[in-house]
Amino acid sequence: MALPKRFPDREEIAALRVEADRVEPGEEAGEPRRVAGRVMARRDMGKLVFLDLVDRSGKIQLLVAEDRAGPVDLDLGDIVGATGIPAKTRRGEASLAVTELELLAKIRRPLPDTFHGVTETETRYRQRYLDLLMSEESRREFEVRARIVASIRRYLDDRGFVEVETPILQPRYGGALANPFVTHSNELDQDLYLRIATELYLKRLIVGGLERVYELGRDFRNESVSYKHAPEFTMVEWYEAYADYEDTMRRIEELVETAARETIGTTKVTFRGHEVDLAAPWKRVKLVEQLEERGLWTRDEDELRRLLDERGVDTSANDTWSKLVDHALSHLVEPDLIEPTILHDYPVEVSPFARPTDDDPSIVERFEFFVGGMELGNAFTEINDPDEQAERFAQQAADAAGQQGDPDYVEALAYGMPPTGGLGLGIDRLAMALTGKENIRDTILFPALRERD
RNA sequence: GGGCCGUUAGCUCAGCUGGUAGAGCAGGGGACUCUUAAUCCCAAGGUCGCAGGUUCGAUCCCUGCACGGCCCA
Repeated sequence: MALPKRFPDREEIAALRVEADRVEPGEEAGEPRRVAGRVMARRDMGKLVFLDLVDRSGKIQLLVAEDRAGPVDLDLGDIVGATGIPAKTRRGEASLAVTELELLAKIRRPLPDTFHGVTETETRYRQRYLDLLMSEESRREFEVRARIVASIRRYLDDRGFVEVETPILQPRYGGALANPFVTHSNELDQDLYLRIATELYLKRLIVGGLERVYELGRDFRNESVSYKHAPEFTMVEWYEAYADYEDTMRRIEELVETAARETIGTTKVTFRGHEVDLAAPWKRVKLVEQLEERGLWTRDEDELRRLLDERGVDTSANDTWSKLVDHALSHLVEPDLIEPTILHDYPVEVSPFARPTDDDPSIVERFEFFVGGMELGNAFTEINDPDEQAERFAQQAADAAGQQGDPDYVEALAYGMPPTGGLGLGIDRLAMALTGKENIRDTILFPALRERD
């Protein structure tokens, strides 16, 4: 026999629970209610069966007496619709005294251990549906992530930013230093790259007069994976005309604080073993001073290499001064940036899109921001002079592993781009901080894994 | 890429010095009208990740491979 195709007039279990909580122990009261969900526990007393019914909002006990609702022919994990009267058991458990129980979908494979759930990390990632259906905590964490995304969109929308969609398949990749995934268009007969950043397209839109734009979506980087790196990850980038990096600092502080309050109701989180407060204002420190404090600031490549070697840092893969600086930063500065910290004023060599500071042309208006010793994002006062941008691309090209240039982007700048502040924020990493997860894969529903067999 | 650890029933885990594997939960059968990981009785459930090697005999020791985790690069 065919199972029902719908179960109308259902309400959330949480709402029913509020109703049932008002009932006196051992009584039932009120109008008939209908709820639906998955049966996650069964305590069979013969002609009286207790079921735990779970939906996205919560859990409630079903009180199923055979003389009212008929025999209970169900397995753990079945999806059912129940009609009944709000009730409370003699021991005070909020329940639904069931008058009718309908099977809506049958489980055909046994449910995992209902007490321990699925603990094996690999199974949780490969069969995320099992993780979700067994773990209310896991469901809650992914709801938090969804609310973070919604909160960020709301923040930017409310302040006049236009959400746009730019190419994911790009004939030329750029906007960050990373290896791309390559694919091919049969129709265009050309190779295309999956974007590593949205940066260069979004700034073309600033040239076009959109003034405040953002894109929230997936970027792809064909590189090693780690607790904070995934091959596809979600980033929001925004660009704001007539703003500089200090305006942008204030905006990111406010946005993260707002997102925290709206999604987890507080700005205090425990992340990577530290209790931190995400409320604005954040600490602001200069990169050069941080390196100086650690005795690591020098423009001389050989000397910097020697200083790092002395500290036991393996610099064999770093063939330029800028890579050594990057290595010093990630290994000897970043781990100390526990409280939310804006690290600003970067060497020009590592920052091809940022304008110089007023008092030192070798230092540019760029900042990265960190929580719990992990980078959350990156921002600049954007270069809007085409000649200066072309020069930076040329410097990068001279560096073997630098970014490829983008003449079309330089041409766009030649039509005039207002002064602009831009920023990129890693959504997965922000979700890590707000849910207290230590691995980026725990914030991604279906993380990339090697195919099996 | 390197080091360490893991892989045993659908799930969670035991398995001694090498002698052909066991529990709980789930699933099957039965008892029970106030249970809360309900309880009780019965029966069933296995390519011990894969492939080799050593051995009379390997879940166990050795080698390789696969997948995963943590750390390092």
